[in-house]
Amino acid sequence: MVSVSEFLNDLQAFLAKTQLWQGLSSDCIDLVAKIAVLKTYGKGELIFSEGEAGRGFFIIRSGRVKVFKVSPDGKEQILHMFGAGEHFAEVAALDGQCFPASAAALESTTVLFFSREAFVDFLQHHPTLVINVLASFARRLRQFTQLIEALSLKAVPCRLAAYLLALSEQANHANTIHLDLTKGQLAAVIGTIPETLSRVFLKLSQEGLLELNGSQITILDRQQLKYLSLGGKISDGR
Amino acid sequence: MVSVSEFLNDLQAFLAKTQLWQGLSSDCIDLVAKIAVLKTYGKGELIFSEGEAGRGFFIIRSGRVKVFKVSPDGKEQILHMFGAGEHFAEVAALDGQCFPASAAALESTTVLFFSREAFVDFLQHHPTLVINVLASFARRLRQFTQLIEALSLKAVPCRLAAYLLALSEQANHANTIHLDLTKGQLAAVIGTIPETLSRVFLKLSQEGLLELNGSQITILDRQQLKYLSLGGKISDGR
DNA sequence: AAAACACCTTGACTTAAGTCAAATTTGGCT
DNA sequence: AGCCAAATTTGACTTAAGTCAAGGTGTTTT
Repeated sequence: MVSVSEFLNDLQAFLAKTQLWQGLSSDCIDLVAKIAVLKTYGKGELIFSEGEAGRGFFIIRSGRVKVFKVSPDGKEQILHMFGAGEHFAEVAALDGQCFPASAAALESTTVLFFSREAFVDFLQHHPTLVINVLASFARRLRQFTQLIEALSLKAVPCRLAAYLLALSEQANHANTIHLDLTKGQLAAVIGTIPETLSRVFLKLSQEGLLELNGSQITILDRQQLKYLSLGGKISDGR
Repeated sequence: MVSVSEFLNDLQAFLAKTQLWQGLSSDCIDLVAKIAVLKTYGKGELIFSEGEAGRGFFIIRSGRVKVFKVSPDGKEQILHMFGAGEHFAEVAALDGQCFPASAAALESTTVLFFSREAFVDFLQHHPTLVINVLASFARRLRQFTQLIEALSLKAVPCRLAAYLLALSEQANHANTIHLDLTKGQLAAVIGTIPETLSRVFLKLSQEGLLELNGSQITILDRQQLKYLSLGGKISDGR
């Protein structure tokens, strides 16, 4: 059992480490912590749906969240996966329009919710915050540009290769990487379906580019994988 | 022949009408006008290439510009088309990284160029400007979200229908609309190739949804077109 | 330990959309 | 008007990726 003030302290320490509130004075963080509303979602639970009015935005305290679109016939495209410390739905919070996509918890997740009013009010008085939001928008625009390129101009094996290489880079160029999402989710991230992903994995294994053991992937031929990720075809070693 | 001061006046009047500089004092606009550099590009000319260092950003004085990605084998995806008064490449100007895409003039175009330094400096001193940039980023993020959805979850006929309906809305829901881009460009905007676009147009005409005369398009069955744009299949009238 | 479940894989098939090559049309330019 | 180059259309073909249905694998629950 923790006291209210301990809880607030915790929250403040957490917020001060997030990208979004980076650089704000501790007095500010204090205020921010007080307007945050804590919400918890179970695994798979919907946080909001595309088209709903954008009441505010979220920062993930713990857990993981996907932001996604669904087609009428049920195919899903994941736009983004977020983890602790990351924030989402700021566009809707900012312009006051509806959410452009849906969000759901991938595991048991608790988030801090900030209402649109509080957020906009804060923005107006804290130039540092505006800059942080601007920076995060810029980052996201770049990511979207890449996703669009991938979906429009690259084949599935190429997108998968790029994804795996990016994962490997994040893990210090390790050759053995661990998928932190299910294959089905990975399919939805790179814009395909589980069946196709499964077949592509099979092909890449057969060609000797990688080895797959459950969610453990070992890169065997980084050079070929790189070549593939740049748009090259899979050439069997011959 | 115009004098320098007349020229500056012109420029200021123009800038004051752009989204980006909206709401800034005329003194500011005055300063902005003085740091702008005028550049002219011929039809088809490249303004910058993906991967180049982002020296600054652009506002279109007159003409039209496409921002696009190209695949290794030459297929093009247009991310955006901009006209007079619109600005592009601010992401690169802001974060100082390379351009995430390429830009080229679609017709003879003159732009105002603002260097990264001048821009960032301005941003720091003019909250209104930051808000404007923020608003434009938010708009663009929404557009990208839609494009990603279209590319990943919708078939070509569906994307075309959505594009045409959007065009019609812009033109006050007119049934007869004029394409202000070539069919090839339209193909690159909706993420396909000219051959496919041509066949889809043929199909939609045959099904009686629209009529095509060069770059003049008449919507004959708006309801079916709407239905198609939402993911429905083309049903022959039967 | 069995059952129930979610996830993943595989096979056979379909299909939308891309490729390549050849007309045909269009529009701009002396 | 007439010519050229570019844009567009059409046809025949290929192919990547999706669908549907059936098994398989592993893991949690009771």
